[in-house]
Amino acid sequence: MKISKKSEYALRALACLGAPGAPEVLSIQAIARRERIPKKFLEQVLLALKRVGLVQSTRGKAGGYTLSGDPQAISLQTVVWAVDGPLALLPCVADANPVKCADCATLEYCWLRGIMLEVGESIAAAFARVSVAEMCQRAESSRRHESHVPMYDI
Amino acid sequence: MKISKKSEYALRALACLGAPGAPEVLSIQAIARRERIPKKFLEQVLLALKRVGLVQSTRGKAGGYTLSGDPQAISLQTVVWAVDGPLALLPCVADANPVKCADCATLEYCWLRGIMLEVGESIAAAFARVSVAEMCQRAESSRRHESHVPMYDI
DNA sequence: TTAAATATCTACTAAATCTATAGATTTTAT
DNA sequence: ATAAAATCTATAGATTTAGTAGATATTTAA
Repeated sequence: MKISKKSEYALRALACLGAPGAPEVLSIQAIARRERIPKKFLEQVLLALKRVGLVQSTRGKAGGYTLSGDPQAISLQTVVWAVDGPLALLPCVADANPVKCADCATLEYCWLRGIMLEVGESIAAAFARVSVAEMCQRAESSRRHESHVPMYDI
Repeated sequence: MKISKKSEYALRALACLGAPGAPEVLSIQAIARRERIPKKFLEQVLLALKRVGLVQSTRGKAGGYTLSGDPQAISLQTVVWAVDGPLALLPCVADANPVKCADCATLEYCWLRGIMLEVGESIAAAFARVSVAEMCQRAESSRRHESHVPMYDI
């Protein structure tokens, strides 16, 4: 079990946008360079974040992306769900279009489903416990230990 | 994020082996039929479970698989880890051969790694909280609500 | 009004992983 | 001997993930 590259990039991008001292608006290219993310791929990631309202964008020259909403109030769950889709440990626990298992009479009486629903809730809670704000702080404090590469060099 | 078919089948197979009233030894075919799992695939799953000592096997005619160890003491984490491999939300949190992220100075100073280690531990705990014994009980109680298909029909 | 820098959109390709199948071999009870 | 079972190795097929390409739309500034 792992999170996708998409999720990883989404988190890095948000950390970039929420870094203390960062410009209000960052272009895709700026983020891609800073985090070493393929630009065209990041493009899609940011669009996904925009669709759920986690970031805002302005087009045209000097355009780019901005954090939208309170980083304190946004959890990693929101971010990861936004790009990877909702958590479903098994097809039968999907929120939309749950698929019944081959050998279960009904969704209701699928014992594995019951268990995986509970485990899934714990997993969701684990992601929900970390806020984007906290993530940004941790990123910042680890930056202070690094070799001090200038952060927003063109 | 989801668990693999392999994991699902492993759990179903164990529930089959641990069902109250089940024969001590069940053949791959018996389990495959009961749980509607492709036989040759289940074969591989059971071998994986055997490798970590969760089941024992006897070969030859009338051979098959048996639960090994106390179902109360075996958690879903052990099972899922055995077949899906250890949990690693990111390449840099893998136990063996961790791969440093492109833009982190060292594993030590990777902020995302720190976060994902913690989240990963919560996930592991969620799986660890459920025992194979509990799973078997839940399976049994949901069977009582079903249409009473005979369980070990040939 | 034009040029440059930007986001947006749709589609496609490549790589990796997961799921399943195939076939040969070994073991054991009858 | 035969049949029923596990074991082993390899491979095929399907799905998902990751990344690329190219055209279009928008905005600023010169």
